[in-house]
Amino acid sequence: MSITPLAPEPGDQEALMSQVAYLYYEEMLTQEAIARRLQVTRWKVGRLLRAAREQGIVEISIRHVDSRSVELEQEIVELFGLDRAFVTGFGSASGNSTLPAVARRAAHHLAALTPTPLLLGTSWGRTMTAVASALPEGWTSDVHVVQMNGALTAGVVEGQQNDPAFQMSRTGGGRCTMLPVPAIVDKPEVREGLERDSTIANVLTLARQAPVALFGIGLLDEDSVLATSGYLDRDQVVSLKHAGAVGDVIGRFLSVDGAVVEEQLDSRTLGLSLDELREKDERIAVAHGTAKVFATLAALRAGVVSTLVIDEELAQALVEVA
Amino acid sequence: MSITPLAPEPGDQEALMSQVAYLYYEEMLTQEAIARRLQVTRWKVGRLLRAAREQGIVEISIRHVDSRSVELEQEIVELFGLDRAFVTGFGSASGNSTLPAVARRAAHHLAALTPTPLLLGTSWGRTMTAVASALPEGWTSDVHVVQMNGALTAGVVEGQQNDPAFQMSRTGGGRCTMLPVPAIVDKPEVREGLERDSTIANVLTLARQAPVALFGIGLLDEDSVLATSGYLDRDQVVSLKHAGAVGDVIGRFLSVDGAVVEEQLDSRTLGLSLDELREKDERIAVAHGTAKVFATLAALRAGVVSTLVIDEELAQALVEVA
DNA sequence: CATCGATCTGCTCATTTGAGCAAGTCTGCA
DNA sequence: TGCAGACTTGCTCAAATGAGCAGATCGATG
Repeated sequence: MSITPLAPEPGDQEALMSQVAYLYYEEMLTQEAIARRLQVTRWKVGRLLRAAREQGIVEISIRHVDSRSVELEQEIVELFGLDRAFVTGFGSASGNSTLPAVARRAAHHLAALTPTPLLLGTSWGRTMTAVASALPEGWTSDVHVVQMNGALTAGVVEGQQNDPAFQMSRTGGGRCTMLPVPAIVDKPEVREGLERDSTIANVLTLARQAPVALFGIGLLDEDSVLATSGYLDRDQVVSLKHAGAVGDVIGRFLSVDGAVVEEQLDSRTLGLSLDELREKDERIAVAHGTAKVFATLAALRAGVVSTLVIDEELAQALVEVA
Repeated sequence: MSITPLAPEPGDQEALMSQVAYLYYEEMLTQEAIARRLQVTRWKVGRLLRAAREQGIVEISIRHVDSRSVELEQEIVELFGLDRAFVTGFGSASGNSTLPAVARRAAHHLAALTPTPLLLGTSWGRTMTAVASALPEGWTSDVHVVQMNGALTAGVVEGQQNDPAFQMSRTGGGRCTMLPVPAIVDKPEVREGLERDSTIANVLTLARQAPVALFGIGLLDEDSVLATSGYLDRDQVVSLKHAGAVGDVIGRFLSVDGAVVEEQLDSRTLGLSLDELREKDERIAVAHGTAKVFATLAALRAGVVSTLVIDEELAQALVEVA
């Protein structure tokens, strides 16, 4: 009929969110009162409020007051010569998994890095998936995420959309480059051949250039992702254990003193080497659960970690064994 | 009977708050779920949550997205050569007072000043009272607040506990020094006498030393605090208006061009002079409402303001008349 | 060791809030 | 123009929440 009475300019919505958030959180009005004042419905106010939190217009920060964790952080930094350590006591309260808390802490650190990394190397696994989903929408802009180790789930090809690298790039408003090859191949020659292939070589070059790496610490175990995704059969797990392996970092198995075990297996593993990893400025390792004490110890001793994000129990255990 | 099963160490409570806050705001659990997990009652969780917000363990910050306000801030800074301007559009939505929003903004700026002022000069009035109550408990530590102008309510002596200066010092964990004399006396000689009195002289010396001043901008009006508290009678208000006065800053009346009017009255006014005020590093003026356009303009032209905190409507009006 | 006041606890109940849904609105495309 | 699909809107109703209160607990004091 006529011209829209109030032109809904772009950004108008944002101003409204900000307004609503102010009235709700600062002036402590009820959503209904805000609705009346701003001439909208109560439900719209509720939705705006949620949107404001999702879009980061409202930010809720919690000061971690847990003297225990803070002490442990300091102790670990000194003990292993790290740049930083984040220890969270949350979640462990009564048998609940500490993964969400640890993942969130890691995500927060990553998002707060300055300057924001334009190129980010990642690994995969349960921990990385959790970190990826803890990153808020728009945690950065125009990031380029690149996988550092082979990530083709043996057999199955789908699931790329759920890959942590992909998810991080999506929420970070950028793109990602996968390393679409098996993590471990049968023969060293196959690895060499693949690495020479230009497509793969380009990815690896990119991964080498990333100044920041984010990775989980894997436990050598029948349940670990490398085992369940079919790269390692039961015999290999046993053999690795015999050789002294306790866990892995980007697919490289380490003994508790931080050395790579089973050179032969290692030479069949595709992706960045630990030496290449060590060259990066910021190397964020994420792990949780006391089961990973020795794997984490190995990673720390291997010198591939500059920032460690773990839960309080693991931190405690780590300090005890060291 | 026996020893308390769980010693409630000091700080334990804080750790619990932090934990609860995490579970509530980050993991989005319901208070009931948190209560179950942490083995406390639902109500306790609610109370901890409130305490956490009050004590600043949980901090909720709102990004002000209001392009209009941001533009106005910039315009005003340039127009009047200020260090900073804060313009808030909140509250003005539909006839509600913008005072709370403006006061909060001012309080926030004050609390965020670095280094935190150890000595702070203040005035009084409705605006200052609002700012004082917007300052959170523990906004700083060990501050010394000193009144810059006479503050004895004519006749009544009580109410010291509600004085903005007192309140600011209480929440800021420090002390305050009042200027317990009338704002305006009958004869210049009385002023001189009082100012020579050592008690008063000491306060004024202290006020002169404060590197930061916080004050409201008064409107010359029958309803203004100076008039209703009995310092100015109707005739004087009329006489001031005739002389061109539009408002006051720490009791000094100004004409719209920023000059002090009625030298005779001014010489009967107790407290810091405008020259002394101008010497301070940080001079925060707070005002709200379009009625104060000319008073604010006068203050700006008088050069006594380095940081201005106002609402959007006043900002708009200010830009228009300038 | 009794008493008083202050604080803390768990509760009832009214208010506040969000999940989920059906109807309405917009947008691109034929 | 007309229509499918995505999105938005206002609603019902159940769940979540906070105000306020009575009893318990603590701690200082005479």
